[in-house]
Amino acid sequence: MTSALIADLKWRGAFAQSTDEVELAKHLDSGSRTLYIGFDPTAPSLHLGNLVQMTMLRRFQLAGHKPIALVGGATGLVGDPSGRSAERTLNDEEIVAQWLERIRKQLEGFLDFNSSKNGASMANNLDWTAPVSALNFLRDIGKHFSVNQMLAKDSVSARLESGGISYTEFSYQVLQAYDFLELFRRSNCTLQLGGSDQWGNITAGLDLIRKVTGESAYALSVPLLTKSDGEKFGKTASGSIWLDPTMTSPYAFYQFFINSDDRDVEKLLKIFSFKSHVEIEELLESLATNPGAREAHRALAREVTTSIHGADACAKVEVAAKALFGQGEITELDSATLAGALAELPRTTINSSSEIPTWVDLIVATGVCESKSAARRIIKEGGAYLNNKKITAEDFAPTATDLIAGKFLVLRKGKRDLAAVELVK
RNA sequence: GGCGGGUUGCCCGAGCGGCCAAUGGGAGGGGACUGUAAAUCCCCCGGCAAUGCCUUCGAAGGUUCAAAUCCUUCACCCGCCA
Repeated sequence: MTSALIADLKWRGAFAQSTDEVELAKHLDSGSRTLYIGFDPTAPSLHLGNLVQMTMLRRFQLAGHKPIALVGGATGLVGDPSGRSAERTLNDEEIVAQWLERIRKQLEGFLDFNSSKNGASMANNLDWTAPVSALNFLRDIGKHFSVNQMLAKDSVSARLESGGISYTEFSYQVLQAYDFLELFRRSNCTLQLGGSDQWGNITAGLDLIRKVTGESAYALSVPLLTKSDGEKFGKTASGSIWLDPTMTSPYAFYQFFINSDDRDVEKLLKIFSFKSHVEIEELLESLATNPGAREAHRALAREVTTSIHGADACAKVEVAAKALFGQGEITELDSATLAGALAELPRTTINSSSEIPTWVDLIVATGVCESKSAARRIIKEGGAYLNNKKITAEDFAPTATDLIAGKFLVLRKGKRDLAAVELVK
């Protein structure tokens, strides 16, 4: 007996390990099950790493199961030591609460909460953690944990090697285990998913459920995404790729996928795409036979951008990319297309009554270069462009005749870093 | 509690009184080649009003014409002993 869902996850490279696979398959195939994944508010937005987990919830929902997106109002206050070589600094309660609300909205947009038969739901572990007194927690929950086992978890032992761990973070696994127990009791949630770095925390929950209720629950972990060059996935030089459009613009989000290493595209498509296996295979075939066309990259970027930012935003970004990276002269684009494209870029405005600043000052103002030295360096190295024409003078300043459509300048650093300047009255 | 070692730029890691904004590697950036890819090769990589000036080598003081380099105190880490 093999669950089609498990087979699919394996095909996608989304299956790291699970509790007894045969049992899990039976469990999934014999009814609509409730499962959960936790998301801690450690930042104002979720990022691409979290998106992997979010797609997992959706896949299970599409397969007829009931997903619970758990937000960690409690665990976010404590800090997960997993994968961390050093103690986290605690975030203020108000900040965490704010972050949690933003994250909650992001999750809400990604799953179907209205389906009558297997609608998704949202939970916050603060709801059951806050009311419990420390004393009761120690007596009712803590008693089931062996410190010996807790110390053996990778997340803890790694930290014991590298400088230690506070009692606070040490307790994290207990809190997460308690979450699983509560969801098991309240919602008959029998399965927890998570990144493979969460395995230790997840199994802590399985043990707790068994000890307290005598029943068994299930677990499945997803491999952490890595890039072919060994770098962390979803990070760029300037930081994480966030789902919040004010933190990572839809344009930058789309470009992230377009610029993916060819070797990563198969992995990314399989993890993020909800296309059929056949469609994905076709895209990969195209990638293999005609890599220059980058059809797979485009399909990937379009699908993910659409699912996070919506079809309209994605369409705008695609038009912008085509306009800005296309063959034609940028100065010949019609002004509506140009204005639309430039709206997606990092930008700055200048006042029409004053003189136009130098290229160096402008590019720094857009944030594309961090300092004037860096900007001058780019000019010296031959990577500076105005309206797609290379500039070579370090003190170059655009003039009124360089304005496109009377009010735009397109700055470029290197091959693909674009920024816009708009003249305003 | 005692003794010894350490804390260097985004990361790792040299330097151990002037030649140090600080060797080397990685990451990152630009160029060439391509496909807004990879690999490869070349170059760059603290800032600024820039033949100079300012900030940087755990923190604060001090010695010196001159300190990342010496001294003192503090903080944290790592060993060995108790």
